[in-house]
Amino acid sequence: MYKILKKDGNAKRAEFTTVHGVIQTPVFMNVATVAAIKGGVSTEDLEGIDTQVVLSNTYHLHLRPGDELVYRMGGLHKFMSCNKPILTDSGGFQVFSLAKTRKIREEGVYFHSHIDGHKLFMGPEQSMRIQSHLGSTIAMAFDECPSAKAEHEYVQMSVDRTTRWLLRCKKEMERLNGLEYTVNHDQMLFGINQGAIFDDIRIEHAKRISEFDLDGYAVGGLAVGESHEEMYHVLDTVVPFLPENKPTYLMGVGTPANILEAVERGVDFFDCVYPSRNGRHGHLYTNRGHINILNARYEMDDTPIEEGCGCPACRRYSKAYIRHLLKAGEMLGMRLCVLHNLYFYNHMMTEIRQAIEKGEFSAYKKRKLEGMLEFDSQPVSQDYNIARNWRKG
RNA sequence: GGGCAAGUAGCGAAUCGGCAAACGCGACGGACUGUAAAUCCGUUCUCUUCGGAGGUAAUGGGCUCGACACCCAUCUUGCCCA
Repeated sequence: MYKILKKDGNAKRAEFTTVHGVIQTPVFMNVATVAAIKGGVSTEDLEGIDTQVVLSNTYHLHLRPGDELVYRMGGLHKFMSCNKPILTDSGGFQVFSLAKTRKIREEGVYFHSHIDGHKLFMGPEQSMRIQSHLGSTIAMAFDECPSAKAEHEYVQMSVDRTTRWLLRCKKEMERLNGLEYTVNHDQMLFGINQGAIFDDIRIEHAKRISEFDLDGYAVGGLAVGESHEEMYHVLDTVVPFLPENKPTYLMGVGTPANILEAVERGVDFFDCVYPSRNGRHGHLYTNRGHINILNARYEMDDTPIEEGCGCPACRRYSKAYIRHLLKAGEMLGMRLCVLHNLYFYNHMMTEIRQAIEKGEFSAYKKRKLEGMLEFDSQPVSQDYNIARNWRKG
């Protein structure tokens, strides 16, 4: 059940009730593709960093360890010892990202395992069965994600097929939810809007999938090569055509700025690999913009990544130490960086919800965006100069 | 004191008489949007107007059309023997 608590412009503060708990939106979902947040972040760690929802992946878990195995182990929640809501992506995006050898047909997609190259087939029914085995809180429809550069004619054809696939997904999910030994009888299904950057296709598709009475609606196929302006334009165009009494999910997005812009346009759910992947690579988010902690300027910086940050890394460790850990290839370095970034994202969502409740979202967004631009004009730190001079003798 | 071996980029090295420094590491910088990502890309002797220009094989000499390579001496380092 989706209940809007407060509207502030188009920004919405809502609650989404699931069998695994109530999700406070807007929300960021923490990406755990293979039932693990990369960088050594455990289910237990999620408790301390403001997280609500975990996202995992149908395709990856089907390959390894196998959805049948997860089913036998009692479902994904039990398997990874996580009682939070879990959303599973359908594998549709892997059809896009593993594009080299795929063949897309009406029945589904033929492609090859990225692990050992063996032949695979996945269609709407297969995706639903895998997700049902996993027993996730929310299953995503199996879709095709056309490239941002695809021609209008191709996108139209692709989107029409995605609509037909959605009908098959819905039927199969209803059947699976009714089976006696299903892990989660209340598994929800979100549909996915596609249409690249073509307004007519986006709107037509949004109208058609809105008739399916699904549990939520996602906007897919963005942040795949188009400009930010094009992405925001698509949101301006399509969100008004999605059901207002259901949550809206912008898939795979994005930067903190992307999220703020999308919340302003009425989006409730987000997910992105940025905080975890960038964290592993030393790219850290702060309220004054991002830093690359591997830069030499931080080698003797004894301040935390961000002063006043409540994450486990900032509460205890300096940039100099964390930089050393990353340089030395120590797991702890990545772990602390990922924890910091995830906290930054999830905590920003908390702030967003508070701002909407107060009717101050617009001011909050402006302040946040301006703050994040600050970094570019920051002078090189004093510590860095001291370190340089000391090195020179 | 004697014998043997080795000295090439910050480090490890390739070059085995014919464009020195490939390749790896380290260092420095960058990228990453429903994770084929603990990954990938660029730079890393000097100068440069980014088109290029110049320099270097421990040191000095020699043989040779041509030497990092072969010879001699010196220095340094390692190992062995006294």
